[in-house]
Amino acid sequence: MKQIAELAGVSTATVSRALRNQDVVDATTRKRIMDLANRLQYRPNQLVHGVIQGKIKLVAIVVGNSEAETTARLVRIIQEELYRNGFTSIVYNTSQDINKEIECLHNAVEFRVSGMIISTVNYSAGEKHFWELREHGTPFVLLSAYGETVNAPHVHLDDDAASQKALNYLIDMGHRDILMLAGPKESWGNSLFGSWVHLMKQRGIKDGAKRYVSTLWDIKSGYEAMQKLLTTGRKPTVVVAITDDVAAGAMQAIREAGLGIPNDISVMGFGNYRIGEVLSPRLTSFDTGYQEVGLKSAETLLKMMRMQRDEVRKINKSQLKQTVRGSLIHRDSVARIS
Amino acid sequence: MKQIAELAGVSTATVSRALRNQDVVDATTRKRIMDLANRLQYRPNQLVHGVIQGKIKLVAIVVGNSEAETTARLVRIIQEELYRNGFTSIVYNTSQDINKEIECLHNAVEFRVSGMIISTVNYSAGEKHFWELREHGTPFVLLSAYGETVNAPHVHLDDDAASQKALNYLIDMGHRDILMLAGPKESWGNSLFGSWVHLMKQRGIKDGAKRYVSTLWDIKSGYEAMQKLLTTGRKPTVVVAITDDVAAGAMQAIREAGLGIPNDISVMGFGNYRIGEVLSPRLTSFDTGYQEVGLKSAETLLKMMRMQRDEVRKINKSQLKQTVRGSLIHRDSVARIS
DNA sequence: CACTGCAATGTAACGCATTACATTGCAATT
DNA sequence: AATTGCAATGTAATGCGTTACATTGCAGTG
Repeated sequence: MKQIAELAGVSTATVSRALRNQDVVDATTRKRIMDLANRLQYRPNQLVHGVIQGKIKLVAIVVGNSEAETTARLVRIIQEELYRNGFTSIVYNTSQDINKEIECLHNAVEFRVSGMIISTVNYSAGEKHFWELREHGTPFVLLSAYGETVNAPHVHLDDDAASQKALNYLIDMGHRDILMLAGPKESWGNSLFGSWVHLMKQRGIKDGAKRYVSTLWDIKSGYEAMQKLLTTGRKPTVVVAITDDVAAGAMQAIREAGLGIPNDISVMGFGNYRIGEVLSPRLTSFDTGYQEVGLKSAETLLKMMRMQRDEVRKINKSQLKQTVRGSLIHRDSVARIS
Repeated sequence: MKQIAELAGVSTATVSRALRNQDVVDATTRKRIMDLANRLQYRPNQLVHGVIQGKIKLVAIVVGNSEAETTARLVRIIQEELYRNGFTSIVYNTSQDINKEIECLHNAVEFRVSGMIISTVNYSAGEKHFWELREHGTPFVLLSAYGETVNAPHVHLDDDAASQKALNYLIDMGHRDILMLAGPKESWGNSLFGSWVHLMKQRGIKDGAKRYVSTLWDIKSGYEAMQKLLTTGRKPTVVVAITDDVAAGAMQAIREAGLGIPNDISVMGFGNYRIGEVLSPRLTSFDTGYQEVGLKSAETLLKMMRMQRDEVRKINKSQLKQTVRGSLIHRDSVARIS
């Protein structure tokens, strides 16, 4: 900038005014400065701007695993929406580790980001590390995937509704013996299946609780769990998996055991991954509405980032909650039975 | 910091020294300062540090579409490696648009990132916008996916080698009538299949050039292309798809046409997506070595970021090139024919 | 006791763009 | 011609952590 100022024969103040397009600067002078800025490939230093403003046009997106299909989609949607509004974004991976999550938040604070969108690992353990953000007045939006009610603005995936829809569908299709490939045991309480025992009881299925099987989130783990179950356990009429990947693995195992889908065993997944479309049979799944979650969270954050710090502080302490309900994707892997 | 200094009864200089752990600071004083910093939840302002250093501990990763499976994997690997070394990263999506790419680079420069890893859209068109980076001495590593030789450090996916391996495999399996679902027409020159016509001729297959079919990169597009071909065209002995997604779509169409895989038609994909493992039959594919590309590019960039500016400038002008060769993933979707 | 040496700490400049306030200088008015 | 007014531009402070250089003060030496 100094260089431009010298070459244009003006002070840096004038250069600044000319480039920021505000204030009154003589048209001739402005043009001269603009031309020089182009020729010299001048790029304003956002860091300085950040120091002055106390924050920079950068947003932190904190997720467990940005590689997972639904998350990647979610992140991309958020990023696009933010970018359209002039914000660049950093993506942090916590690997579902609460300590790493805290570390990431600290890192983001050090960069003085303007806001954060956080898919936190664990709400009960986690409330504490949000205090700092609240006090500081940093806008943030939580993505609550598993039904907790958090004391901060959040976009909530209503899986009670989702669970009910999915389970009712299965029961209506005549299924009573439902096997759940339910993800890691630690997450059961929080997971989509958390309320199913209760729901099943309501609809007259008594031993539902006994049919939870622990898995990870990936194809292989679904395959192994299903294989083990088919050799040692009682064959269910339908298998429901915590992700479409797990479902895909289970389908593989079922096929290899010489059983037909959905005639011998029905399969249903969660997440509406692309994979579901090309499995044979095509996988019936539940779209958890990530797209909508992404859009809503980005919009909310943008709104908050336009506010004053103390206004934000108030909102951060509220329970501003938006709910997204998923929808069932009817395909071919669930049969009606009598 | 001022607050800490006051409460500790020292100057900000001492606080700075104590926190940065360097220099000699009295043990008692240091402890007092550290305690206060913790209590007050002091977070150093990286932006200021960035202004002073002229760069910030942030790296730009520029890709076409971070949502695509291979890209998401690549990005994740790079991010982890960088994070381990104290660098946070911004992910930019160019949507394969050269103008957006340029815009992203400018944006990254404005944030004074310490380095960039760029999977550029188009090398021939693109050389120009790297000049600025070169002159400025910003370290960057290009990911050249399609064989161009770029005048800058880059990690190169050797798809001539890959192509040959893949094609030779198919021919060795007895296939002579090879259909290519080749991605968008604009990319053919750059794509894995670019050299196939030539290679096929060498191995005595003459009308190879006629069997290119234009698709996108996704499942649906593979499905539609294959469906159309099966109703109107000559049935090949093997279909090779530019991505595993396209291959998955093609398989769906083949199945629906009442044909068996691989007995009636063999199918091979590129990318080694997770999906390949659970298709039936399991998809034979070609792993393009993205993991290695990620690791190598991150390592190279880290090395460059440790250098002096003029040292970097020299390297930027070099053709420092590392090559990664993919490997064939043998599974069940390609049959040997006589 | 005066003096040297050095550990500990302080003072102030720096980086860069912004902006409140100050100054310049020309045109319009009387 | 003197004065007012205002557009155009300049000057200098600001934000905040770092660091070169300056200062303090005490222990050790002669």
